[in-house]
Amino acid sequence: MEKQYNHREVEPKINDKWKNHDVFKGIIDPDKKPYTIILPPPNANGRLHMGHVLMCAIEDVLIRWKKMQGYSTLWVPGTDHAGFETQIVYEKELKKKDKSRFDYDRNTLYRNIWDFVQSNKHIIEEQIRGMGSGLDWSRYSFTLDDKVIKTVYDTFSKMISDGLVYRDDYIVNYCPKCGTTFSDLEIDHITRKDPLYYMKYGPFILATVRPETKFGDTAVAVHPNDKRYKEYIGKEIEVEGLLGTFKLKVIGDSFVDPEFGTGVVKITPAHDKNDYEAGRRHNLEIKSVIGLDGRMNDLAGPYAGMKIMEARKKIVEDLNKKGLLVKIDENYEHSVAVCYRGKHDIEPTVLPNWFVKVDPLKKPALEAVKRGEVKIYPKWQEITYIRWMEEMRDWPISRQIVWGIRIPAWYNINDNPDLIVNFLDKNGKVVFGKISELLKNYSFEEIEKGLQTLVAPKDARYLISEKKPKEYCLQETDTFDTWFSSGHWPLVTLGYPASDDFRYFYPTSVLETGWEIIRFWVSRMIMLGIYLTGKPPFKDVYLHGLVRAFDNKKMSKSLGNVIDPLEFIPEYGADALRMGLISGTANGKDFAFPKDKVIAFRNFANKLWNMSRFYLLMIEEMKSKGRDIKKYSDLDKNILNTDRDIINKLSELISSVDKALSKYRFSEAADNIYQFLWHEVADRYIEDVKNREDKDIALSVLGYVLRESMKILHPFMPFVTEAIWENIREESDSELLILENYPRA
RNA sequence: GGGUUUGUAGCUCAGUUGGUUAGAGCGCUGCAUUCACAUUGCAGAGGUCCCUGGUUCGAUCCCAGGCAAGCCCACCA
Repeated sequence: MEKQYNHREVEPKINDKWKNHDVFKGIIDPDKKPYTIILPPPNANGRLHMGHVLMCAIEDVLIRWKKMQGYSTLWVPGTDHAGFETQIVYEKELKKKDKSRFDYDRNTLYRNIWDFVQSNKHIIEEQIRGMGSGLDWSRYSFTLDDKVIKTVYDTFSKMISDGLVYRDDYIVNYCPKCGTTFSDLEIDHITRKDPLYYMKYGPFILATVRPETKFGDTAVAVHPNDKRYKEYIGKEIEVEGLLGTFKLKVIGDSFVDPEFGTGVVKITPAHDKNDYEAGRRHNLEIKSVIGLDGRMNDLAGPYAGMKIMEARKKIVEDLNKKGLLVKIDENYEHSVAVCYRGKHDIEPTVLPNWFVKVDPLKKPALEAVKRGEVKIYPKWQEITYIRWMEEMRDWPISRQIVWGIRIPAWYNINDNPDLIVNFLDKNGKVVFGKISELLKNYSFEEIEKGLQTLVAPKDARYLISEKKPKEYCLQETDTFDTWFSSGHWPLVTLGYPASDDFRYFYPTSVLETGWEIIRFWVSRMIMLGIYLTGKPPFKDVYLHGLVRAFDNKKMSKSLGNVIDPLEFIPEYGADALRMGLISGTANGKDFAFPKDKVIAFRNFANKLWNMSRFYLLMIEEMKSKGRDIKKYSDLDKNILNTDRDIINKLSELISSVDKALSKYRFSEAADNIYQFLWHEVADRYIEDVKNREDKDIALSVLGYVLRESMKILHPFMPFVTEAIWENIREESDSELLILENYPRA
């Protein structure tokens, strides 16, 4: 054995050893209890970050611990297509080539992103393997595998026949100039001066930058505690407008800032995100007054057909003439949303989207947690879940992006003349408009081939089909929300609905993930798991805290404070990094990257190495003197109190680790092991052994303590313990430490 | 602005179901060094447990208010 533990040399060797023995292959064994974890799939296109390291470390502890306890364990790896995030990354690549997504038809764009991701996904896979994670790679899945798409389509069909799917308006960031929607991340906010118009509005005066949306107003809101207006709340007011007098309800909603303007806000749910939300809270009608071409529609009466700014100008003039305009604040500075592509003003617009009714799904999902059928650790996170489930509203499952599972709905163009489509014509130019109009100048084939996006009216007729059902049909261009497909993850990775794996390994034992996706992911998996199988997909949920940067802020590229695990693994070893992170947090709270602990555990690995080296050297010495070391099991009762003491402490350790691990208290277990090995075994017992006359007995005890300790520590620091095991195991022991039995409490 | 969490040693974090001397790692100070390990050993210093009130025989822990910070969500008609 070398004088110093060399993780750089040892870790890859040990990793190969596990791989060659195929120790982590999940085996269906009716005589054993299954223990299953599904790895939350990292972005296939991403790189390993500290969160992944912590996640893999914790799950690996559980898997190795349970495996050594005799369970038939399975830990399933996979990667995520990460819809939106990846599409953005890909579009940045396009930008380098001076291209954008608008230069491609939908099918080509999808294929290109597919190739891009395929060429990158080996990176994250290799990085996860390098961590020593005991995953069964023969069961690897990708979130766009055929089996995933098939299951998602089946669920969608089932939901449709159960009456859970409907199409309704949903507010999106729409750019009338580009003729397309943008995600929140593709929106820039710029500060700009615009006139703020104060206008008479029934009994009120209110301030607005956008008088042209007045025709879409369906309520007026004030703050519920605003004394000036309290008496109006719940009543109807009569408003004199440019198109005559109309009636509106006054609502009280705390999103209104009483300090701003006059403290009264007009609510236009169709053209403002806040108003849309308020509209949903108060069940208000949604009245769209601006079309997808960026012009006022028929509801705007004489202003119909005008562009937004044109209409605004005219409306202000007319308001003034009618004496409805009180004053104009020309110096009003506010932030305006513009699209990243051309810096055009975003027009928040309601477009038909696909929704899932969540009431029938969320009730059993909420009950499962309340009844303790699914237990959440740490317990205080349960509140996040329960509150979210109680507040959860219907789920918009469609996304206006390409990179994802395309919704299997088809629109027959003859039934739906009002379909609005964007496509590349044969000259590569983007054309958009109503299909019935476009067909006058373009063939269906040209439109179909160059199709980029389509918007089907709310009441459009559609067919659900995996393949094109008949001629003259265009497929919905929206994709499913990633959480809709990843909500099936525990099912699809295990071969739902009919496979031996599924029957044996489902439901899984624990879902381990960062707390930040409890709302998005955990809740959806529970809902869909119960909906499809009648059982929640896991018994326990363990939520770890987020690893923050040294400045205690969230790591982000823009802050430049990202700590890259790939710098730490070569320097300190995967064992030390894993263990450092695990002991950095005890209760699931976020924590700053504990570099000190990583160093401490690097030193610890070396300490362990030298403890066993000492043991082996002493044995050599004894042998050279012709003295035998007895087997521990053959020792008579003549051991000393110091021996008994260390044996007792070992068994105390075993039970405290067992207790801590079964409550997911990883750092407590880790620290106890550290304290025992370093301060009890090394500092006291080994120092004592040096002076013992009966070294044969002492070394026998030491050997036993070391071997048992390696087993206890193995789930936490698998590499160094396995490497030491090679040297200190006895003839009758398993060749691999991971195949040994975990000490029983 | 809304929600939520946190505030314990120089730093990163445990802990206290309220009760004598509040813990770990790192850092710091002093000593040791052919003895498995300097990625070492031994000894030690260092804390009004954020502030102010309340409950209590007793509060760092429970309650209220304040201050500060982090995170999530909105970014304002």
